[in-house]
Amino acid sequence: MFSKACKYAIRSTIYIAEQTSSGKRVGIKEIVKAIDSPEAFTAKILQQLSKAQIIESVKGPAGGFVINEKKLNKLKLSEVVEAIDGDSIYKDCGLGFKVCSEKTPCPMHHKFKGIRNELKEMLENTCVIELSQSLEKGLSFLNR
Amino acid sequence: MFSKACKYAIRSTIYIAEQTSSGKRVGIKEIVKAIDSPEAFTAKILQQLSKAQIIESVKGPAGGFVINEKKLNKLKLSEVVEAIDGDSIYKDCGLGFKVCSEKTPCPMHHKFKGIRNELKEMLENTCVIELSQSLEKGLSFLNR
DNA sequence: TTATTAAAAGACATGAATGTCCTTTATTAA
DNA sequence: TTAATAAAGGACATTCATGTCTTTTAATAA
Repeated sequence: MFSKACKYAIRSTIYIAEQTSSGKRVGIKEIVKAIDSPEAFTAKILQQLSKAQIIESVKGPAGGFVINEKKLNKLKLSEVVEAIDGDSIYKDCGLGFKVCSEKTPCPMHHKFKGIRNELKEMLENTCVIELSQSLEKGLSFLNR
Repeated sequence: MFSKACKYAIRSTIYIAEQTSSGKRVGIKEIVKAIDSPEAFTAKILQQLSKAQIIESVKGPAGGFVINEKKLNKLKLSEVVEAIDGDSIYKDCGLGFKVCSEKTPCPMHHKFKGIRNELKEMLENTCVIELSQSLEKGLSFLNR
């Protein structure tokens, strides 16, 4: 479904969101420990998220990653996914055809479009902050 | 979503189903022309489908691939997908955790499970033959 | 200003998926 | 029985995602 890079991106973002909410800035070592991911690879992904202005990074002592408060209050899962995997997951044809539409559908099109669309809606309607809150309350987990 | 191998598998199966329905046995060259896929790679995938008893192959002159009539009348998309990609697409955690369930969910679990399940239902409830029929009627396409 | 810290950046390594090529096996027809 | 045909099988090549390592850049505090 999502690439590993994208999964690490989502996990990281949720964790940073949780820590940001409690006023903490977090370093890469803490993040990878919390979300169980490879450090250097995750660092690359955080660079991408930073360039996409989803998270902010601060260098130097006591540096690390945070999410701008304004941003955090409206950040959707779709933004994180699109920054890493693009929008192909809910745009592309299920059978891999370049041309596939209502007018010239692949044989799976009508069966598939609903699911593709629900995924899109879910990502666009899910706020990172609500996921980080469930994490903070101990209702969900990032390390299994 | 699906691997390329799986997409080629689905396309091939639908095409073979269509040709089988009109009493024709089809060779690999015809198949890859019809579904626009790399020949040698597709041949490997058809081997897998053959081993999984989804399609049948006949060697020698006038050989090729067919789908057993009995099989064709009940063949579901899920069987094709599972033969190539396995069931991870609707079993695995969206964020890649090994442990993720109703009791110990990842932060995305409750948002994701519905989609994962709909995909499963769609694949399990969609017959290959109905897709091949829409193709035969010119209502869908395998080559764009 | 210098030393320290932590992220950024670039080069490189590994593994899995995708794709190709060549030989072997099985079937058919002459 | 032999020649021709087409799938099966094995070895190899390529590409892309994943992952690591080292150096550079920026920020902080002594």
